[in-house]
Amino acid sequence: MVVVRAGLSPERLTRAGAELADEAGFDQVTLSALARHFDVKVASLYSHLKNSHELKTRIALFALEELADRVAHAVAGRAGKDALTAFANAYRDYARAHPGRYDAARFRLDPQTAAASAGVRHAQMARAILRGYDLAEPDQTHAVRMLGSVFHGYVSLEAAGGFSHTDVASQDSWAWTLDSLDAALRRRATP
Amino acid sequence: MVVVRAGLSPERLTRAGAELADEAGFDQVTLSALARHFDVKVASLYSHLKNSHELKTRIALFALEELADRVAHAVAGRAGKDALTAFANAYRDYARAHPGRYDAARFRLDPQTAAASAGVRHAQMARAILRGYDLAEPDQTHAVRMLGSVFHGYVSLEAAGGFSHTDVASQDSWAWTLDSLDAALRRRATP
DNA sequence: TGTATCTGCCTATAGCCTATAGGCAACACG
DNA sequence: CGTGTTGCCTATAGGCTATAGGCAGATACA
Repeated sequence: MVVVRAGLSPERLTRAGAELADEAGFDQVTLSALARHFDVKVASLYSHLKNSHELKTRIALFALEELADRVAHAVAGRAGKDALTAFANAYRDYARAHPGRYDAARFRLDPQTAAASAGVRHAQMARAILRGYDLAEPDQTHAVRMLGSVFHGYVSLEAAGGFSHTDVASQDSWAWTLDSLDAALRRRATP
Repeated sequence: MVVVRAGLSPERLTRAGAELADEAGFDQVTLSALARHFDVKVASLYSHLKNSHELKTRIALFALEELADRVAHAVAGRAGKDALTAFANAYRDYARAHPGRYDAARFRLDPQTAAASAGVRHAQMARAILRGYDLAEPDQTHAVRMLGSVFHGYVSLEAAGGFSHTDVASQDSWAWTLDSLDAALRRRATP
């Protein structure tokens, strides 16, 4: 009987899990499904992962990292509304291209893990965007929260199909929303 | 052997499911848990519900209805920023008081069910709020989407603990955000 | 009040999920 | 070329959804 080892590793499992998430949804990412994918028995996965929670955590960290990279790249060299738009689009584009990973990025991490994750970079980049708007604390924190809310809210409602009832194009509402945010932030600038 | 019937019904199961959702999370609402709660065998529930999807759908419809009632009550007799604030607070207060039901209200319904749900009232009320801002189409649709995004985004990030890293009070950011939205909408008013 | 029907909850079963314990063979290294 | 490590295995158990079929409590009607 010719038996070749599958060559599993936490990294390969995470990668495959992320792809599965995009195809079938983050909640369909199970050890069973992954075992099937690698043509391996479920128990074998436990040599590489403590449990299914670790798998989800790893996918979440991977997605946060990947998304942060894209946002950083999009924002580089831009300022003001230009930077705001690039930031927002990077977010939305990622969620549309990788819905499962985007969901994964919202997976609730325990505080320590979160503190060591790319989530920190996300917060830093949001504050960097706001440099163009001259906001003093606590306004800057308020603005970070508002931006995060709008982007996450829009993207998740859009993904849920909430914007397909009328024939107003979602793209137009998105541009309109970014305009409004830019104006709102400029209005808040410290004199 | 004294055997009394448990007196189950779709309504009682939905109610109990909603309560369980608030206590343990919407994803913890299972037929098993419900059967334990009523001290009944799981199979018995299938006389009242087609399957677990129907249970979740019923809880979702219940939550949408309840939330719409609260919003309607909060908004009644108000206009302009006053109405906007009442609308927003009704939303946020509900999500904080009933996190599981709020999650349930976001459960994805099939189009027919959604069309017959209180979700329709939510959309109508959002448009009613905007009457105070004199927006012509398609701006009104854009505004509905933006408001929905901010409210849902804020509430869900707040619930996920995303706003507890700094010591800026979430309440202040919320008020600041509503101020900004009000200003942004007034700016869009048709001249 | 007796009896027939209906229906609510039951047992039994099966499939899919996570998880643990313990075994054997493929691989890597001296 | 042996020998130890480790990658994947079988076996097992517990929790979840779901279906089929059975019995007894509730109800309705003579």
